[in-house]
Amino acid sequence: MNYQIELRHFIYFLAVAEELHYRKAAEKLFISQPGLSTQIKQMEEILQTQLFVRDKKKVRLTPAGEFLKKEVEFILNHLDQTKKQLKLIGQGHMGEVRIGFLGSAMQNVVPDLLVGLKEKYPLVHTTLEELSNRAQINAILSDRLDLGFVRMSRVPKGLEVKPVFEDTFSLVLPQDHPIDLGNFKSIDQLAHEDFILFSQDYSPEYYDTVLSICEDSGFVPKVSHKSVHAQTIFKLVENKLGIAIVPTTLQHGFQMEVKFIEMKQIRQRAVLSMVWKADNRNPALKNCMDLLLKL
Amino acid sequence: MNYQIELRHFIYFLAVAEELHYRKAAEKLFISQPGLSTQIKQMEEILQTQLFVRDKKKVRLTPAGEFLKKEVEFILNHLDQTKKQLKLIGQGHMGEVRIGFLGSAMQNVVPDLLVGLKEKYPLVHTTLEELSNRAQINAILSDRLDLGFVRMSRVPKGLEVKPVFEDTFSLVLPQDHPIDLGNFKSIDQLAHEDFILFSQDYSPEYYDTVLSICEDSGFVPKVSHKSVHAQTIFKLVENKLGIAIVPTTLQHGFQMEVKFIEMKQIRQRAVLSMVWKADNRNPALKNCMDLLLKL
DNA sequence: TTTTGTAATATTTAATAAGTATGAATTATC
DNA sequence: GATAATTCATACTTATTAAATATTACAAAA
Repeated sequence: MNYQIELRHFIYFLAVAEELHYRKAAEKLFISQPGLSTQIKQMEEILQTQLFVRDKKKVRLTPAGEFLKKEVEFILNHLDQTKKQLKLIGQGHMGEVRIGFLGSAMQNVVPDLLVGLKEKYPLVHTTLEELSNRAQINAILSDRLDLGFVRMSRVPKGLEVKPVFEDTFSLVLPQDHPIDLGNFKSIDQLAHEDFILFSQDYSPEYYDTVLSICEDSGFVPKVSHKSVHAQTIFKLVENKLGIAIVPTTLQHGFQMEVKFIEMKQIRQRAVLSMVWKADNRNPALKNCMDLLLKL
Repeated sequence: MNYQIELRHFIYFLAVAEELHYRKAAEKLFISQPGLSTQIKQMEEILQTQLFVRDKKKVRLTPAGEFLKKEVEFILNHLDQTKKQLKLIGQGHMGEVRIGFLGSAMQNVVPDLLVGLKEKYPLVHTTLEELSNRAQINAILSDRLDLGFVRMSRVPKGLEVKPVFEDTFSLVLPQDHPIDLGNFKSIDQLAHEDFILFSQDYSPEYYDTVLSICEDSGFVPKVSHKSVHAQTIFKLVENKLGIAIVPTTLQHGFQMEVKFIEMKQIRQRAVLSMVWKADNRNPALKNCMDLLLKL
């Protein structure tokens, strides 16, 4: 008496509404005709509304039945779509990946990832945010980001980190600087210069690495300026306010009047890593990372 | 194994998704916690998608679960709305009534009905069509109309008819005609005049009735013109091309230079009836007719 | 009239939701 | 650290109910 309407009722109703014939509808549904009769009758009782007129030979829809037919079609279609999407999301083919990155990752890794994602999982949506190393770590810990691109090898507990791109460092000099590819031998030729670097706050490991490069050549650099923007650093170099040491890929993507001297011979590398929460359950994230490791 | 998702699952899912706590959700649903557990698990199996993460103390939604939650909320809300509307339609508080009428019903009966309907059932929509008696009958038989307003007492099998308004007949004379309210005694004073009547085709019973009025006074009228439009009839009278006998209520609603002499003393009456199909299941029609009988 | 085809009942059977009891695992509390 | 309390999951049983079979009632067609 006090039942609840179920999707089963809707599927049965739709079959009868389409066939306007209980036996045929029952056959289509692979159930018996009496079963269908009782279910439709129950449905009418639950909804307290007559849906069909059965006048001893013909079955027709009432106006209420006509109305319900349209609604049921809509609901069942929507449900089908929902089930498909749900499965996609569950398999990580759809959904949202929230990505944070250092500006220097925008030269190759992040664009490549986005292109690959777009190609392989066109329904996966991404949000991008340029953030410092620390800000990314915090965002990931508090579940505001799924994936970060940072330059650090040690991360807090609960996070995982994996290198995705290794880059050489390059010297950045004003165009008319006496040192060039031809006469450059070692960084100690520039020991007396003012250095312009990315801020320690923004990327501590980068900063430490640059210091270690100089240390290897036996000097401590005089750091005259610090910035969080590559653009700013290049502009300062262009205006002869100092020289810089940056990851080599940064030579692309900026319009500037400076020269790059790649230092392949030194041991240090600029390592870009991805970071994520170990227990992140976003299925799209997994695909995203798998894709990255293939790049 | 091979079950089908049901609305019950959605309701259970939503409770758990809201509470993020099986026991509390089960209490809210008035079922046992193990039952809820198994139902949610079954749901995940049917959808082949994990919806919750239970890490031994906390219950959280997966991204797929988050997605489904929004969709389930939408579907259940939509369903509630549909159920409400369906009940309204089933009770005839909503829907459409297709009404046909003779032009002469537009003076009082039909407008009163429309006003009453608008007031009591504001969600019932009406469509109106001015048609001859015969056209209305045919339209009702072929289910193109729900309700007709005709001047006839006998209708084909399967239809029902019921008088809704009884009107006297009036003589329609040119303004300067020698006969007026003061000196009018009987229709036989006008036996020699040309008569202008509604066409036989348009309203056979009216035509017969008018003839019987004359017959009672012992003459056969000379019918010079016939029309289906009251407006035309009045215009012809105005131009002294003849006199007319029409239902009295037609004196309202037209701008014309004619005089009406109501013939209360004769036995004939202009009866307007409603007609409908006996097995019409439009619930709005029933309300419509109930309303009419109260007017 | 008989035959055929329709939907509705009556009754039984099978499926399954939901209940009880219990266990494993974790956190809270002393 | 041990104990208690709380979590969700599992095993098993019961109660509910969907659905099957068999049948009836009715109408239209042959």
